[in-house]
Amino acid sequence: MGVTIADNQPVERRKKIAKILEEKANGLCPVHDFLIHFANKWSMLVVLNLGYAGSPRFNELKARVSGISQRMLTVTLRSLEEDGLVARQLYPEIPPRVEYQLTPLGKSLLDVMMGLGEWAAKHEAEIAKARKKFRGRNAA
Amino acid sequence: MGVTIADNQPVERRKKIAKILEEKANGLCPVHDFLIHFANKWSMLVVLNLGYAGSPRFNELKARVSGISQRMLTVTLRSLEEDGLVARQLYPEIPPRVEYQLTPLGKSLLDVMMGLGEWAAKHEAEIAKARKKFRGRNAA
DNA sequence: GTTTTGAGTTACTTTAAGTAACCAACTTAT
DNA sequence: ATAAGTTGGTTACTTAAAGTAACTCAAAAC
Repeated sequence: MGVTIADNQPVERRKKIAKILEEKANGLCPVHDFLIHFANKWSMLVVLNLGYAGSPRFNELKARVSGISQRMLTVTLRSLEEDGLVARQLYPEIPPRVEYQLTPLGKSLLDVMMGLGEWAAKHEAEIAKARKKFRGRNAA
Repeated sequence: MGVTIADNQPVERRKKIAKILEEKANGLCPVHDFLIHFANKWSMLVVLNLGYAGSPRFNELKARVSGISQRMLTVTLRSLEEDGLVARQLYPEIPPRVEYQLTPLGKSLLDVMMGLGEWAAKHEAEIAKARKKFRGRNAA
């Protein structure tokens, strides 16, 4: 039995992704490695909000990213900085002033992330409907 | 002080995302809500692999998604099913046979996810470099 | 009658996320 | 002069999520 390619989407592109994903067999799949770091709500929401906000300061960003705690914002920003997605600019005044912004790499990721954001906004209702249906089925 | 829009990217698109993200103030941001469910490595890797694999059975999928445990695959698939992204087809034989595939909604998300996958593959080296640099700086 | 099979559970451990209090060091208000 | 407020964190602690390993079901093959 050969490998099955799912229908009705650009096949070439799929093959490309497939090849990338298969490198995981050798333990070096870049998608896997990246998602392990980056695939969490705060990283994604921070990148999305940074894309909009320009160069916000720590507390501006905290206010913007709804529900995030001070600790998780620090942790998330350090992680994004580590991956080269976010630049941290410290002005050693007192009280301290720190500005965050996307690096060029971060901005290139933002373009992709906006696609995700738009998708989520567009299909909100459909997802809500599916959840309701699922819960109905599994209530019994 | 007005709202700052970051430079050199399509501004209209940003405004759109910004508007969506700001709904969070009312506690109903669809992007936020969706990411809280979906933004984790296993959900994303499962969708990506399902896009490639067609209609794999449980253990095929488990073999494909490197590093995932039986429990996490079950949990992840249930969550994706709940959101209407994945369809589960049970054939009540013994031993049981179960096939999973992306729904049309899941396929539409796959297109966006492939963008993320391609981005990760493309910028792998740049990220690795940034991480090295970061660790160098923070070793002291 | 013991083993195997596929798709899960269940019980338990470890890691990550969330909460809340605290800090440094300088400015402004009392 | 002392007290309070400022920003961008840290530290200690609690809860929730992820990871690990053993177990289940019912029939089929050995």
